[in-house]
Amino acid sequence: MAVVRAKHDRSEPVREAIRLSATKLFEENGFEATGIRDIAREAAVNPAIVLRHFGSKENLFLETMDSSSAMRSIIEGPLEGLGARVVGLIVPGRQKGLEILGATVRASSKPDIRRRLHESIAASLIEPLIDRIDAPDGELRAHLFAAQLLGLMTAFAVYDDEYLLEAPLDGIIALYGDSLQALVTGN
Amino acid sequence: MAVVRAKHDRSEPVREAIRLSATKLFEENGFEATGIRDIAREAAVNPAIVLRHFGSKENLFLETMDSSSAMRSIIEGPLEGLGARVVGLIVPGRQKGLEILGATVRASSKPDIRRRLHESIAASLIEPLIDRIDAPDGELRAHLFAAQLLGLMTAFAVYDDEYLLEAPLDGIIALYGDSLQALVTGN
DNA sequence: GAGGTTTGTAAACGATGTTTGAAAAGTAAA
DNA sequence: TTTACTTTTCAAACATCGTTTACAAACCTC
Repeated sequence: MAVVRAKHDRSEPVREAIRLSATKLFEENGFEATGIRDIAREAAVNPAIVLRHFGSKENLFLETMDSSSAMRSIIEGPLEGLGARVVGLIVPGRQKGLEILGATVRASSKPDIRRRLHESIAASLIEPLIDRIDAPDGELRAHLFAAQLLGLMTAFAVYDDEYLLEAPLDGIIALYGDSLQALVTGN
Repeated sequence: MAVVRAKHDRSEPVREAIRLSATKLFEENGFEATGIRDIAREAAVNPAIVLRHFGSKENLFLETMDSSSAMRSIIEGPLEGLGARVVGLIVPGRQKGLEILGATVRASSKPDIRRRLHESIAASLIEPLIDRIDAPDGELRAHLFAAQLLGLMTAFAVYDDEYLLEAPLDGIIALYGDSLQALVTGN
């Protein structure tokens, strides 16, 4: 009785298995250290069909490693207390978005990946803030907020500042979250 | 007339030519997009002798792309006005150190390069600050100062925030330099 | 000038992302 | 069911990369 739209989705399970393996391996080992043949083996599939379905390794990375939703969710909620809240979201568990961000930054030699990184930050972090900041220089403030936030993310995800990783959260909030907050609501 | 120490420096001119070409190409195109054969061609030299003299492409990168001296010089001078000063040094000309930092960040898939990045930040940025900050939580403040500073650097060197690039310097100093300053001298 | 070390070269090696042709499996119409 | 056509799979080959190797040339030392 009417299989729902089996139009040309015959390969969808394979594609999904590949996406799953790619996500796992890219997150664990990054773009460069993850080979097409590794992904194929993990998905129990022939290396060539990874490329038949996704075109290129770079494109597969773009389809699986997307940090924009994580970024957007980070700045959700009221502007009051945003500084402390984002710091709290970033610091403790090294949430998933951080791994993706780190992998994306390290893969940004590839122009398309660099473009994606730029777009994610602009569309999911900066632009949503611009509309909400009610202060002179709102646009500048949004850009600087993003820069400062990414500074902390970078400390965790690209050079690993183990001191910051083990530092008490309230200290970081008091010193870093407050100046983030000052950017977003006037001084 | 005593040639000075021609001990085993017969190959030094070649090594220097290779270093020069490597520096230029790594800075322009990054680690991954620069091939051993490109460097060799630019230096008018056989590809194999690049590796004979430097061991590996990664090692050549480490010998030529070092951002620690640029970092150390950035935080020189009195603590008063440091926040505004570092922002002024970073923003305008996209000084050379920024290109090197960007290339290093993007090459940090390689464990040795990631380690170098970490060491440069720790030894040339954080540690010199710790000794000079005269406030409670001095160590935490130094680490957060580095994180925030690298946030701005990242905005210029890894995702290219063209808005910040063209923003007036005094606006950035007022909003970003001041909170950097607050980290380094109490609130 | 002979012996030994350093420096240069061409060719090959192994691994990578990717392409290619043909076989296999599926789909649809007769 | 048979036929024709499309989609999916696979093994093999390809181009490029960093690197190694084996050998020749240049140099230094005695």
